Amino acid sequence: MATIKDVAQLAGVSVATVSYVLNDSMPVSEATRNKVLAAVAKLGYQPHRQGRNLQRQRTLTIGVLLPQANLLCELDLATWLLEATNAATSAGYSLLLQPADSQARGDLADGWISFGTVLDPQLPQIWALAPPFEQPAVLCDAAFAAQRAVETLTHAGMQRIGLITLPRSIPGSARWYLGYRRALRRAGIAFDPALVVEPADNRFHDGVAAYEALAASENDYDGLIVCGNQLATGVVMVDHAKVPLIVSHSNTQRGISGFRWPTELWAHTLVRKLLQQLDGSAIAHRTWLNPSLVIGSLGFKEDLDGFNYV
Amino acid sequence: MATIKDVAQLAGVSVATVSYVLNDSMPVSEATRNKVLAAVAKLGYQPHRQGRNLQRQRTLTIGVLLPQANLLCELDLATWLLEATNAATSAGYSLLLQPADSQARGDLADGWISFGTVLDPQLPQIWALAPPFEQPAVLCDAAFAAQRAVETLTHAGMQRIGLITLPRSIPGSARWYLGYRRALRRAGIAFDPALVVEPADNRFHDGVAAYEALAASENDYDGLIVCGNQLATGVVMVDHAKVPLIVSHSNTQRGISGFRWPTELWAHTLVRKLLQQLDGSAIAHRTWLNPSLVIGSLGFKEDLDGFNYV
DNA sequence: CTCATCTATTTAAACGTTTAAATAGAGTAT
DNA sequence: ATACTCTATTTAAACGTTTAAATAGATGAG
Repeated sequence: MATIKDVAQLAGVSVATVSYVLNDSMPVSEATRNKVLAAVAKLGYQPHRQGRNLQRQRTLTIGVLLPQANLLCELDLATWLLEATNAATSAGYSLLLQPADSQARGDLADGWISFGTVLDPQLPQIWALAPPFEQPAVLCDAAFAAQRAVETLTHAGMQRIGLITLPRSIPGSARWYLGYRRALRRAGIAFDPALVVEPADNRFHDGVAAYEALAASENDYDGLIVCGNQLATGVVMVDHAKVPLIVSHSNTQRGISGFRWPTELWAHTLVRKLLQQLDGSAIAHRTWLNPSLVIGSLGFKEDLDGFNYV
Repeated sequence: MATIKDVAQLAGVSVATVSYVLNDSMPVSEATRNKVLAAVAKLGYQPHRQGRNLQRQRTLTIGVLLPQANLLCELDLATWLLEATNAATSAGYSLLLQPADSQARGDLADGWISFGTVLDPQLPQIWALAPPFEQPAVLCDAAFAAQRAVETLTHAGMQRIGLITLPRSIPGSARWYLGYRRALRRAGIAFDPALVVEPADNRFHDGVAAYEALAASENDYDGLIVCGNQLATGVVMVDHAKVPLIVSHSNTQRGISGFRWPTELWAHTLVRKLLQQLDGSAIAHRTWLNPSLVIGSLGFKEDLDGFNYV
């Protein structure tokens, strides 16, 4: 690997001059600039990150604290990471993965993305899921989704809408409930706690159990909202869309109505926000993104004809 | 952040001694060792990666070339990355994400994990999916899976077994076909090309199309193997397990028989292999891992009673 | 012609480590 | 006592950059 010294030697100038050309941090005459650039091109020189960082005290790296396994199922993490990587790379940064439970190595990255664990409150960081109050975050609004779901069902004439929530151990689960309550209130429909079931955990058989609990309670309901990918898989297995159904994520079960989470936009926005923060710019403390409802072919499509569900 | 100088000063020794204690690269008397360790503990000192790397010419980082989106669906990449991160972290390494199509920055990592793109043949790297011939790799054996699937069906008395392959654009797709052919040959069953359908692409509606093509061809079949997660989702939607069905991945569609890919083991093994290679140890050029068949509750469980399918 | 001013360039220190080489100090054999 | 060996420790160079400070060279004013 060619170093800056090699470039300097080949161009017949000092290393400082090369550095000045490459970062244009000092005026350099046209003639020497050309000599330097020619040498750079000839040697295929690329500055050595480690060396540069040592001096600049910047790692040009963004750390990601990988969430626990049980969070993963509610988030297309692979797509998320791919998009975040793209965003970081195009800004000259790299993404570094770190298990959330490892002890903090704060100096490995300039900033951190967190899905659920505080690294060290001192370090620059940004959240992607249900942050502690003080931390900046870019979030997808589950309350909005829940509200849209309820509105869609009530617009189609339903009045008793069941809700299978996420278990409260999942960060942000409360917001589904919040949106549900809010939409009911706005629609002037009385809240009936018997229509809400919280599953024990987030696995597919918990969805089955929750669904059966709802069915066994002899509470009649004419529409159902299921929060959570895994849960919904279970519910769909048992229910076969007997009542109009809206699930939290549209991506796995086709035919069922559900929400498209703006994963790419989410990752992109978050990375750029973090980079702005690192640049010292003031950033909005909270940025909310809205999922969009995708009506599937199964269930109640005919009931919704003429309803603008974009 | 405390530096090694601070530690040296506090302990009343030279920086070299501190370094020798921390890496035990030179003998140090018990007394000074204790002084140093006390100082380290008191200051909460952790060596600065950049500085260390600069000297050692090691980044202590493993790069991951993130695969294209259409590969992702056949691989639980989130779990894979989490496990790889754990393995790397416990060896003192970090994982660095890089888009496969970005121009190579080889010096960012000591070694590279590749899912489908060659970074630079010179760089130390290891493959996780269908490598070029010369590259070392740790792979999950789809041929083994296909063979197990065929065996399972023939053991249950089936003779005409349909195969919906992966599109050949997917790396490694040929191995499904290979295993299928091999198992048929061993079972003494004639190969009928009419029972094999290659879908146009890897999306769920391609599965639907492939299934319908097979059904329309009026070829009777008594068992079906579907390679690919997305494809299987489509097939299951249409078929509802009319014939005994085995799909490539067991994780999303429960009730259906399918394979459990040893994702955690896979990631772990691959990372350790790469680290061995970086240490200069000779490593096996190919390591094969076998997926295991999980028989679901739907379909032909009763036909398999008494058959040892572990 | 001298001095000041400005610009382009170089020198050298610094960042936080590791490590080869030098040194100090203790013990041992002569 | 002297020289030698061995061990524990320090000194200083090196890794690849950036950048403050120094310097050289040109231009212009007096």
